[in-house]
Amino acid sequence: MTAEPTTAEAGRDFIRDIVQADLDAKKHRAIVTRFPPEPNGYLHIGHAKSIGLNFGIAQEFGGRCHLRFDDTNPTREEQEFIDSIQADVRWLGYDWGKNLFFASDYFEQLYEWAEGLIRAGLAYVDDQSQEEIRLARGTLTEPGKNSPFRDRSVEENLGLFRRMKAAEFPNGARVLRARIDMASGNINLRDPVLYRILHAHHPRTGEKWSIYPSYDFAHGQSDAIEGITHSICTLEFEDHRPLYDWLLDKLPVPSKPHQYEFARLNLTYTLLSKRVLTELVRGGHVAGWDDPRMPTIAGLRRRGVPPAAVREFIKRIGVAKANSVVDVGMLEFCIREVLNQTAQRRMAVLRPLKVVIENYPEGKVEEIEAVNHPDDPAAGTRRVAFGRELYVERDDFMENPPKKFFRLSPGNEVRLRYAYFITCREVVKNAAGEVVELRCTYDPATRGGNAPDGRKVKATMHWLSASHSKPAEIRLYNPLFANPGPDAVNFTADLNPQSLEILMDARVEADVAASHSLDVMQFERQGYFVRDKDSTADRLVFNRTIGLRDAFAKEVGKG
RNA sequence: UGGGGCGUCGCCAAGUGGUAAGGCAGUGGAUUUUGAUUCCACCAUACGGAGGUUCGAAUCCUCCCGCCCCAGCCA
Repeated sequence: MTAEPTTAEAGRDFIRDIVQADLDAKKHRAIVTRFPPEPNGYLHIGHAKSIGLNFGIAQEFGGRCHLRFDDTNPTREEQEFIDSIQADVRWLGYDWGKNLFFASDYFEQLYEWAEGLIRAGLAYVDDQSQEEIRLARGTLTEPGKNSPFRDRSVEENLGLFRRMKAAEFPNGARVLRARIDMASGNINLRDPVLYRILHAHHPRTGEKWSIYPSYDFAHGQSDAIEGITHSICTLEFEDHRPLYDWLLDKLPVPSKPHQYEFARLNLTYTLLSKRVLTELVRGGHVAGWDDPRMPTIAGLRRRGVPPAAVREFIKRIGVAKANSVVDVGMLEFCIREVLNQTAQRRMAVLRPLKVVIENYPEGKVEEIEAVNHPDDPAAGTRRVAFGRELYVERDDFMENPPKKFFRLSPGNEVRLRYAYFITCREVVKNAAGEVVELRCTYDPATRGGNAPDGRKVKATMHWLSASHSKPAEIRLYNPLFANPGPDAVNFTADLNPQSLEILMDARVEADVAASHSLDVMQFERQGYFVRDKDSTADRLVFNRTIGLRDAFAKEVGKG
């Protein structure tokens, strides 16, 4: 009897089922997976699904996961992305150890295998133009036509291919093609291009090569070289699998990996295509790849989303082959779940309204003790200054409150969290009729927040001392797109004009201002916030990661 | 109309012939110095549709319908 791997959740998805079955059948000594990004952009939450799957399987089944850059197209790839991708994978909490690879590490081997294919009569150099090749490929319903160069001799093919390698021809002059079947129902088998001429600088191999292998000629072989057992990719590569297998079958590769496909992640109110993300940045619709509204890993990080929340999300959505669109609310739930347990509580007033406690002695200041986390005594306490002049949230006051409004209103008594009960006695307005200040009284007997006579209040509000709190800029984020299913083609039409709201006059606890911590805090009753990198010595900037659930707002929304 | 896939609750998603897991959302209630959290309850006689096989079908067979991917010298 073999013990069940304790960490593997057998049956959680079809890929893990396959892995488990392969292990039970003793097909492999160890499971080896890989995450194979092309370094041509920043990673986003869709990649996180793949990362979580590949690294997760390796972890759960006691194997390893390689990080391999699929750098076969030097015209699109940059060192900047090679660096950012590694940083993002690490931030997500995964470690490839020594297993960092590049498809370009295998260029020499790949080239030799290509010559081997030519010698076996399984590949040929085609002199047709790109246009001619396209026309001869046929259509979805009509078979293709053989290239007039398809039956060249091995010697001629070898000579031409070597001259391609020797940079004797310009871009596009010739390609190396596999000799398979121009009439195949699977277009990927209609003599796919294996090598193309590209006179370009490669971030790793520099000017050494002037021909580069295509994805199809590089991927499976790279998997085989690294001993990958389960090569997991997304659905659109399903029709490439026959080619993947064909190449591994014809070539003297050291191992025989298998490809499995799953559905990529889609999220409501979100677009994840590289093209859209790039245009969002280039077009200035967002502040950059790490704009907190971006679904990039860098954006999530800057927004304050903890990596554990991303991992939790990936785990919850599962892995299957059905195309689907996950409700972004699922991600938000995961973020709140993690943050609720980890974030320390503080107070901040986003839209301040001045309150003067008329019966509180002028000049008196008290240090009120507040807990840092209601469910975790170990998080300790802190002291918050209380005085005669305070700020409360504008939304917490209504001059003419509807029935279910329990917060401050003329004559109503509420609790200031940890401090005292106060009652609103008078509303001060400016010439325009706007409420600018509240005159209140407090009950000294309620210090700490409880009335000795046992009387209750229906609301507890957060507050800050006017003179002790510090000013801050707070950035509130809403979905980048106003439409749950944004149009990827004409995405600008679906952009949410309210995706960013900046509050310039917010106030935060002195304690918050003094800290340079990048930990996410909960500003009580508001949500989770994190200090932004735009903060300077005299300007504090905070990003709202996510708001708290708000049953009251929902109630009001009902009408 | 070629080839490859997929269709189970509003959204994800288990289920692999034995009588529909779970999560998110939603609804109702309890607790609460965050209208937060936590807790309890409710939430698919039904598995794209129609036939068939079977004592028994979401699971097997047939036909039909719908959706996605493929005609880059991108990945």
